[in-house]
Amino acid sequence: MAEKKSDRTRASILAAARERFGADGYERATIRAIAADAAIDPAMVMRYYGSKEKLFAAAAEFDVRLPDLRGVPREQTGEVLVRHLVERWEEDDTLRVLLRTAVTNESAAERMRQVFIGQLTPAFERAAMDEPAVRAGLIATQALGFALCRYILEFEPIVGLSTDEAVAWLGPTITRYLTAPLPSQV
Amino acid sequence: MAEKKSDRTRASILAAARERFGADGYERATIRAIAADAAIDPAMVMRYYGSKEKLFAAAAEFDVRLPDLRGVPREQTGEVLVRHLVERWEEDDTLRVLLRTAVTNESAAERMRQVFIGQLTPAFERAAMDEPAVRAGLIATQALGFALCRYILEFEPIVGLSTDEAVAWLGPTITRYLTAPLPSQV
DNA sequence: AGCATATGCCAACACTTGTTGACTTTTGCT
DNA sequence: AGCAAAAGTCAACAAGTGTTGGCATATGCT
Repeated sequence: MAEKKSDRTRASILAAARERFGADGYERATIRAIAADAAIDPAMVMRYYGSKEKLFAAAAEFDVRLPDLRGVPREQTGEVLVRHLVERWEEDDTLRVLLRTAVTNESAAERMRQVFIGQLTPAFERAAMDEPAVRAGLIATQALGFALCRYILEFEPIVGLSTDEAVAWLGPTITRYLTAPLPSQV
Repeated sequence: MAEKKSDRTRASILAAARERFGADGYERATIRAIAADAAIDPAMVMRYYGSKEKLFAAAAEFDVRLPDLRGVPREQTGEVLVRHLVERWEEDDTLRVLLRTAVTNESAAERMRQVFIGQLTPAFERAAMDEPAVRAGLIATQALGFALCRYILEFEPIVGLSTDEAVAWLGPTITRYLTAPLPSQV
């Protein structure tokens, strides 16, 4: 009896929650709508997850799973990183949930910071780069901007790009943010 | 009597609305809160703007006012464009309103598309570029991603950049999106 | 001054939200 | 079969939302 009945409804609630949060954002995704999608009573959502805030926390739980960049030659790091991020983004809508909600929900924004600054910066620090935080931030601007335009705002020219095209365009940008010397201050 | 009493309250409502929409997003910015900020009765907001949706439309009304890029040498177009956008963004919170709400509000998203795809693409078309829409889209990813990280998510390393530093980092990226040949398809 | 109009305030409406508690049904064990 | 716990249902709550109409006040014109 590894699989109890409750586990399945628990999971279906979570799936419905991810869908709704990802499509509508935190405020407009109502408990009632999520419950309806999961074909379940709204009270069940409360019983299983305690509150909307906690349900959201469960739905937005995720990990970037950065690839190991140590063996990759300098000039290809951007490509590898972009490809990883894009593929990660396509396969899992948790990131979309996070992006859509981070804009109005402070705790989601904090998690976004943790992921993109908190996880990238130390990785670059280990590689003995100067200003690792700035480089991590710049990479975040391009990566998140791409995700925003592709998945949230749905700009047609960006939606139409294949993974390979996206990698070819964005890769060199990321590589430059990673390797270029600091601009001389003015 | 060019300046009537009602014009002032009209304006103060609009200012309060911009502030609230920009800080909280569409759903969480309530008419009551906006009215309180403007030291006015909520019913006044309705009398002057008809509905929340119409008030939002008025608050998000704006124009990028693209600079004339024709005299600028190719290699500097990115810098000029970035500097213009950053300065535009700093001076006026309408853009922040739009960015924060576009994520959950379809009509705001549509306006964002109009601005970044609809205004940039024809400008590049006139310059006889290949794939002007893709180039406009790519520029939008970097510009919006920067704005997102700087003004909405408030990533410290990005918030800390001066305008000149931002231009130095992002300029070459934009220039490349503007001038690089299309990547060979795979 | 007197009056019409513009401006503002108050209280209430209909509705939706997250959340709760009491009640019924199903499940699994002995 | 009998029973306790789990799982699910139902109706209601308190709070907050956009929105409306009626009533008071101030303003400007003659």
